[in-house]
Amino acid sequence: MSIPHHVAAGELLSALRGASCPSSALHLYSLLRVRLRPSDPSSFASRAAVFALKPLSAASSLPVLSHFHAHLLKTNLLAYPHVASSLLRCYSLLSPAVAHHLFDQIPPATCNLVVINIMLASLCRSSDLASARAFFDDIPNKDVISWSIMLACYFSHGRLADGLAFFRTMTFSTQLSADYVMLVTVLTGCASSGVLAQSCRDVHGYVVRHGLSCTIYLATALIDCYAKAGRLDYASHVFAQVPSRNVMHWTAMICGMVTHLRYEVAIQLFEEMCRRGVQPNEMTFTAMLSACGHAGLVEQGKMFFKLMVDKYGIEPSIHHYGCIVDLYAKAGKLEDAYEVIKAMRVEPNIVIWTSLLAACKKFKNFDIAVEGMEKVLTMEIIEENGGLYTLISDLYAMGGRWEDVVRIRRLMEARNVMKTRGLSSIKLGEPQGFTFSAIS
DNA sequence: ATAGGGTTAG
Repeated sequence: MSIPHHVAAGELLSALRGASCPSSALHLYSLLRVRLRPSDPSSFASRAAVFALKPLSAASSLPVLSHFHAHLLKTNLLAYPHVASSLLRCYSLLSPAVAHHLFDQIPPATCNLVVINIMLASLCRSSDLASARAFFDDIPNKDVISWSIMLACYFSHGRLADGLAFFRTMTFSTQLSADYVMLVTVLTGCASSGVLAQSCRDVHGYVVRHGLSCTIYLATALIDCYAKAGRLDYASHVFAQVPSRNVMHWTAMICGMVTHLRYEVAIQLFEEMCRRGVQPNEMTFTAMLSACGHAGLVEQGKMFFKLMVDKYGIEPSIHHYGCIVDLYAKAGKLEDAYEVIKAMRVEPNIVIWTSLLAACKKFKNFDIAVEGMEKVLTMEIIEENGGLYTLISDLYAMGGRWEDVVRIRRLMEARNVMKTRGLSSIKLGEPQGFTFSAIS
């Protein structure tokens, strides 16, 4: 890439702001540095550094970041709070240990709440809940972002009820009130575990009462939450109210339909979405393939897969392969399923093998099962699923391979696996004490 | 006007 000399520094800065890959960002940054004049305001240089750091957080490597870090020290740009916090965030995503070490060296005078919240988020990602909570408790002037980070941490550890209690603590014992980002966190927490529609309605009501703008994130989370709570009518209502629907809204709505077995509606929504010029993404296609699998629509599923690859140029992920293998397997097309597995560009996971093996048992095909069975036995995840041993043992019995049946039995004993009996659970009422409306 | 938290699959 070459940039002509007449391009102004301001234009380079805008280009840098939109850069998403580390190498092009660093390239633009170095061009910009060369063009800087002593008369330029110093804030200009610090903004450039912040923009350059953004893409470094995702796909970059530690040596690249250290190199940039050294440059920031030499140029004294690290003295800018925005630059320092951006750098810390990059480190926290690449190496939590380095970020922690850096954090300890920050003098108290420069250590503002932004830096502390970055550190809290880093702990939430890399440490246990108790350590994160201890750090949170020591923060002097927590803001709504500190509380949001901690709340998300409870949810990511599967502690829904504790998270909701924590949320209520904020609303009752501080002056802070939830902003829309925090409400998105609340909604996703609710959606992740057997939520009742009332919780979504509480959040929804709060949004309306407080005149919070229903952002893309918030509308998506509401649609998803209502759908997961079994209220497709409310979900559709929110969906219909969104002024300009984007791919997230459509996908959330489609997934809701698929979850509730409304496969034809899901397909209709997909078609309408395309008609309106909204481009489906990889998750939209996962939903479509899953719909076809459950509805037994083999030809339509193949069509979606082809459409995804040929027209939209989406590289199939493990999820897509999982759906398409399951689609063939459930339809008894074991050869086709096996062929997909052989041709996959990603390593097949236990879910994919299991769906093939289950179909092999159902359709009594021992030969296609053999490779998958041995593959599965080498995978570690099997410890959690005793039923898989039984499936494999049944398949060997079906093939008359009694010595292998004995081998599997011994393996089960050696690995101390119990056959999982049928388990079912039912949620009664709301997760404890979630009375959102109390904070109106 | 450049820093921190958030969305859709299973």
